[in-house]
Amino acid sequence: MSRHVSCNDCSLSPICLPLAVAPAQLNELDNIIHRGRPLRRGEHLYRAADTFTAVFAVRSGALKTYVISDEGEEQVTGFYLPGEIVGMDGISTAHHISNAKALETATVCEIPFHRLEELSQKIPSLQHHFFSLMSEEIRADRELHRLLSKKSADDRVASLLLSLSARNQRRGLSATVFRLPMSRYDIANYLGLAVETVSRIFTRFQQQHMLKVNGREVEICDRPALCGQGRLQEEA
Amino acid sequence: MSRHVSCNDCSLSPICLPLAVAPAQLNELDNIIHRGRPLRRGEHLYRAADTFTAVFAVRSGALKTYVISDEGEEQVTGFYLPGEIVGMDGISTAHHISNAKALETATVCEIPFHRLEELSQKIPSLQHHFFSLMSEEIRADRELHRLLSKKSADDRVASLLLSLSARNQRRGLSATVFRLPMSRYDIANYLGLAVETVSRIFTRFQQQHMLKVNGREVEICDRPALCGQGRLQEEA
DNA sequence: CGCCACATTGAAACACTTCAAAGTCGGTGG
DNA sequence: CCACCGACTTTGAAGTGTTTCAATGTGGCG
Repeated sequence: MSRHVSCNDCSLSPICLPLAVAPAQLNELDNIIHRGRPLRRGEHLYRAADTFTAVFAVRSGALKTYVISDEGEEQVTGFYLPGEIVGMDGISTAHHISNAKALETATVCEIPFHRLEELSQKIPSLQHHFFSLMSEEIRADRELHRLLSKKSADDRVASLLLSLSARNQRRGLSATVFRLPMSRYDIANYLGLAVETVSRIFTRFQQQHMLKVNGREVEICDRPALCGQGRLQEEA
Repeated sequence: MSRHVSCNDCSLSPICLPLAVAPAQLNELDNIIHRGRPLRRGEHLYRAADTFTAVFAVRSGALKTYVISDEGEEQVTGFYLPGEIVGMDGISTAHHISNAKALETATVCEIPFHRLEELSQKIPSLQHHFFSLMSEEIRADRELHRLLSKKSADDRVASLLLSLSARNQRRGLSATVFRLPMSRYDIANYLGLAVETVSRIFTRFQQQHMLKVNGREVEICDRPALCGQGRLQEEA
């Protein structure tokens, strides 16, 4: 995969920023985007307190964002798959407030934020799309809030699986068979559970024939049952 | 309080949208804003599935937002105090995804969204401020996520109190003595706890001389102790 | 005054965590 | 090529914070 795929040629463009931009203007957007070298598993895209200069579109692979609390504990705040935009939480503070780390080999498109703002001044649909993206992120956070409040651990795990499934489907991939890019630890941390709990739930779901799990490979066998377990579709 | 206070004269302007707008341009913003009649306690500002046409700046009183899950359960997703903007979660879907209800008599400024977008095209600082507001909302949601994951109920309650305190202070009011605009039920629901748990924590905090509570009147007596209990400062 | 919604308190139940140990997978070097 | 190491995952048993159930208390308002 070349480092210089243009937005025109990118298979993700229907779900990424270009969505909002008319073909005639796509070059302008294309020109401000930097394609960096791939990140290896474990590498950071940015760290908390880095000055905020850009948002990033995930092109391949997967990332997680996390913060470290004052007590030194990690809190995973999100997972980002191809086509999704990461780094929008830094706009208000001028520096990033979370860390973004590659869960596996990943490539991203870097979109300098002040250039994006300039361009948004000229292209109303781009401004709207970006407002919309952020609004979507807020919506997803609300959904997550609901999930974490409505205690049941089963619901949480089911919801995450369904969310990943939906996001996979959006990229034109299978909604039933896929690979989890993150560890059990990350899942547990994200959902506010103990690793052991997540593990137990995976085995139980399997015993109930809702799921086939083999390490990070997952197959959803009984989607209705999984849905009944807990709702949630998204995460921007 | 007149229904026609202009942004110029509004005491909240330093923490609201006008912040971003030069005096010369303030009239333009001012002109697109509708000041509606006050909402009474329990009245809705908007409901889920209403078409999204505007965001709202709270001028006085307080609101809560909530969603109703498929099982019919309410989930409180946020509290909004004077100077704060509510309704931004509807942008991406063209209709509101939550309900906004007055916790007490409240007045709001309605800001038609497409007009705001138009104006943002002309006033870069307004566009930036609005991006920033949304980013701040995301940041606050992340913090809430951390709070709900890091289980302890004590931490959650302490954090909410500190958040309300900080937001009070931002408006130039007391950071130590204030009135909770929401019921114990709302607090519990928002924090993912049972009402009884919240109640018990309030009494315990009082026994530990961290707090004085009398119904909805609160006085923070030992802020460091409360901080030690759990971090979190915000909520946009 | 008495009703109703809201708030507090106590006791029992339970879901999830914590602690402990064993199992699995992938990679590296002998 | 196989053995071993470390990181991750699974499983079991005991502990605990929070919920649930039930009852009593309180305050505002017709």
